[in-house]
Amino acid sequence: MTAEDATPSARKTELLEAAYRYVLEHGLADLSLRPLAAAVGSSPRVLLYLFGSKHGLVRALLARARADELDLLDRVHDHGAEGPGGLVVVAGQVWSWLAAEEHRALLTLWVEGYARSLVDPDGPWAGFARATVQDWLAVLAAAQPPTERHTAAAQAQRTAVLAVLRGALLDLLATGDLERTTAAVHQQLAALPSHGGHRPGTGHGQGGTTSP
Amino acid sequence: MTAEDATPSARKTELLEAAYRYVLEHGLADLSLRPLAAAVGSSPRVLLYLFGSKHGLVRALLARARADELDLLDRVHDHGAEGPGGLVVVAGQVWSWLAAEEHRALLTLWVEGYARSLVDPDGPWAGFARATVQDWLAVLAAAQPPTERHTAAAQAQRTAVLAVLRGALLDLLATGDLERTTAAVHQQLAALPSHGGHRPGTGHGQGGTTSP
DNA sequence: CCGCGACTGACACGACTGTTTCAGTGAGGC
DNA sequence: GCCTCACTGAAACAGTCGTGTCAGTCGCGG
Repeated sequence: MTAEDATPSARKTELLEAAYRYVLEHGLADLSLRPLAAAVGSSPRVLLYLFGSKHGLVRALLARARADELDLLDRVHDHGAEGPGGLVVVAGQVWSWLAAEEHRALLTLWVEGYARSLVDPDGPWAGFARATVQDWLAVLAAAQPPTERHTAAAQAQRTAVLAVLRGALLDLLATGDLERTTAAVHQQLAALPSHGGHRPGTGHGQGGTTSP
Repeated sequence: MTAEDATPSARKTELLEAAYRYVLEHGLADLSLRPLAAAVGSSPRVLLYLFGSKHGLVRALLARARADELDLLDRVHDHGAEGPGGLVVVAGQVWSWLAAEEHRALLTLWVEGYARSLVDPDGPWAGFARATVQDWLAVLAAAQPPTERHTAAAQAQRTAVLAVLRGALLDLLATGDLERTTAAVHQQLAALPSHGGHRPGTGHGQGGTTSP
């Protein structure tokens, strides 16, 4: 059995967590079983036993990374104000999470998985890119007024917000220029065609504190 | 000699071109000399002789891809109108290029190189991400009024435009949804805080013809 | 003709890949 | 005591990787 149950064994989750930390540092692209096993205090034999194959291991790691991401999305979803301007507030919260120093490794991993999933749709990362687009769009949609979130304009709007966030993220990951990218995001969010004419202040996230 | 002269031999450019086409199809991540050599009608021995090492080959391929990109940027730079609204016009032109079906492979390769350059700053792709950010920002800056392009607001603005373009590109590459992403880009460009109050029409690029 | 430089083929080297085979551990339930 | 089951170690498998070695084939200028 490949031990892919709904209730993974304690050892399996323990090793997955260690492997996840390892991958956050070293990336997925040239992941190799022997160095990984050595780093997490195990052996290739055990990893293969627990995850069935390297394919399975990578899928588990990707799922683990996505769990971190979905965790943020859920938290935003709870705190997220609906109604006009809600989209801007949520986007601002998301950006302050994306911009946080301690999430760089995760987000770099995210970009890596995204790229691989574009190039090689048969690998373990198959569908990863498309899945995350939908995840994020869904959260942004939840921040829009329920009465109009189904319109084409609202769809274009959340697509645009997602684009700004991810484009700025790419920039930030490459240059590390937090100030410039944050200014760009805030400027673009402030310029959003807000249907209710309700302009939220741009200063709320400048300092970078995530929680209220 | 590694044949890294300013005037590469005919055979070298010929093989580079063939390898470039191969890489556009198969990606850079798991590029291997033997399959590549077989595909381009050569041998690993020759590739190594001409490019010195795999490292050199990949660098040459990345430079080749960047040349394609800079080609676009130069063309846009020539046609680009300066003054207020020029940024929007240029961004619209760039998007219609990015969105074109025949550039998908190149842009996927671009994302791949970008991701690798983030993860592993010592590989052949070192500095690739940072370099492309600067390339694009420079072109967008050239489309801004010379008197104000040095201001922080102008910098934030072109950073924002770049973010929209690249974020929408990520979305497009993953979902293939040309309509939604294009609508988002046009909407976001139209919403730009245009300093002259000069709103350019959004309809000019809707059909998607690049050249005038 | 001769030699020189660009290019190429065949092959082997050592290192590394994911995966398998065989042989065990040790703890918990009967 | 014993049996089962989750887990583990050592070693080997067949394969691919980038690279190096030795040799050879062209065309072209002297």
